[in-house]
Amino acid sequence: MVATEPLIWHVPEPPGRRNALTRAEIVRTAITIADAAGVTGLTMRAVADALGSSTPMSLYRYVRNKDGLVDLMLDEVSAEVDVPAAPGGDWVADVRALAMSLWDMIGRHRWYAELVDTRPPFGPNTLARARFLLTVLDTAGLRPAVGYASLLDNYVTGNAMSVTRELAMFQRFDIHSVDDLVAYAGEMANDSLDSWVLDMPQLSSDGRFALGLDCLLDGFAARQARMEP
Amino acid sequence: MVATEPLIWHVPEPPGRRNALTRAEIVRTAITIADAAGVTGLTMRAVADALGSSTPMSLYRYVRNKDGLVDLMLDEVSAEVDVPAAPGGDWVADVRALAMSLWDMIGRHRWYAELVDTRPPFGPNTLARARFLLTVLDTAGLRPAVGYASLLDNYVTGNAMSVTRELAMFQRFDIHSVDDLVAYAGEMANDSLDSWVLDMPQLSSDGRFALGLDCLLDGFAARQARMEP
DNA sequence: TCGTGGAATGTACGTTGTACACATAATGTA
DNA sequence: TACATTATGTGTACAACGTACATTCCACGA
Repeated sequence: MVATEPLIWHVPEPPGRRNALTRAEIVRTAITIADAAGVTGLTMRAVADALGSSTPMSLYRYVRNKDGLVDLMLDEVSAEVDVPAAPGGDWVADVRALAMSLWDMIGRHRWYAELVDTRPPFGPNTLARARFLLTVLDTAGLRPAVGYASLLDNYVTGNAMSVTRELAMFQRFDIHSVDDLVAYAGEMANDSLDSWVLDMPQLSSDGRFALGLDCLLDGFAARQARMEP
Repeated sequence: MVATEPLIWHVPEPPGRRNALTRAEIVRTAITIADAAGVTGLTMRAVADALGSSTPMSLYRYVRNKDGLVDLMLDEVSAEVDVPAAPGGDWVADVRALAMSLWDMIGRHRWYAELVDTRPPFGPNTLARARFLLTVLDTAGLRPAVGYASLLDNYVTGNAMSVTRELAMFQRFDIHSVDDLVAYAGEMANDSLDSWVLDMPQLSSDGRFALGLDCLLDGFAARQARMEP
């Protein structure tokens, strides 16, 4: 029952002295870099360079290792997700708003979707959001709440990843307009998705996200109605 | 409109000579390694070692680079997914069976979920599955079909990733039984998910997957009914 | 039998994360 | 004020990764 290495949350930040670095500063810088350069651009050296007079090794006192830094980054941006103090009356609205807020946050920090599933989700902000979601679902009678909650989270991050990947693919093949997409689909006619791809721009990524979210919530509602009529 | 580097599918396998390697052999070996050692154990050196008298560089003639190898691996295991020759009458049953088959395949190749979203999905087997799914959804009146299809795929792979991560976490914290889990939840009482985690084993991962799938399909059915009554 | 070209290999480079030893600067104490 | 202590930053170095390049090897057609 002993973790081979403690998570960063259980390792207190070392006391700072004048001019010393801080976790907050390191994390903020790392987030800026990841926002701009993506997940591949996020290296310890890049973070150290951006901090000015620092070598990579300076960071390790504060964040233990790169996983620790990533943990802190993930939780830091999780704070941008609006978590109401208390559930409103309508559980569908509550869940929907929470998912939307998470989606918006990921839109600002695309790397989040790629990294969140690589680390255990035990940061304070992440836990606060999870607790709220679980409360709402549980009082709605959707049990086990963890099951429904993980369905929702997976949906949001999964969708974000797919959109990110799609975007990267468009860039890769120099697709900037619908016309480009049509031409490209023609090029791959033999073994491609044929004419279906052409429907893709019909729905914006935000629209697609909302559609799927509503589908999922429909299913939730059906299960709830079936439980306590 | 020109790809910076062609995908492996557009690069024909070089002709072999006696005792020469083949793509199929390399891919098969790589899959075996990834099955056993996970995505971190999958290195070019490991594959070359497993092939016996080979250095990493031998592989590059056949697979171009590691991305090419991963593309081939992903498509190879995609062949294990049952794709019917033609749609049956019931679109819900068709979609459900396809998703289940994909889920089962990922259960045998856990690395799939972690890698599938890192590469463009243009392998022949992948495309065959996509085409079938799109046909079923489109004839069911769920349009744009690509939207619904991506919702489904994301759901399956997203759920697989979450289960994989969960499993890894249990291993990491030496959790082997429900009792262990309870004890662990107690340890993290202060900032943890409190009592909710305890509900987790109530539903097997397969059960949770089926639940979410049915929720999603409920939503699909509701949209379809609304469209063509 | 020998030359030729395709196939395999060996060497080496740039990057990554990060361990370890050392230098430095700030602080507590005398 | 002066020194010892210790927190803090830096430099060097290493293993592992993907893979470019040059070289060696070997099977085949002549």
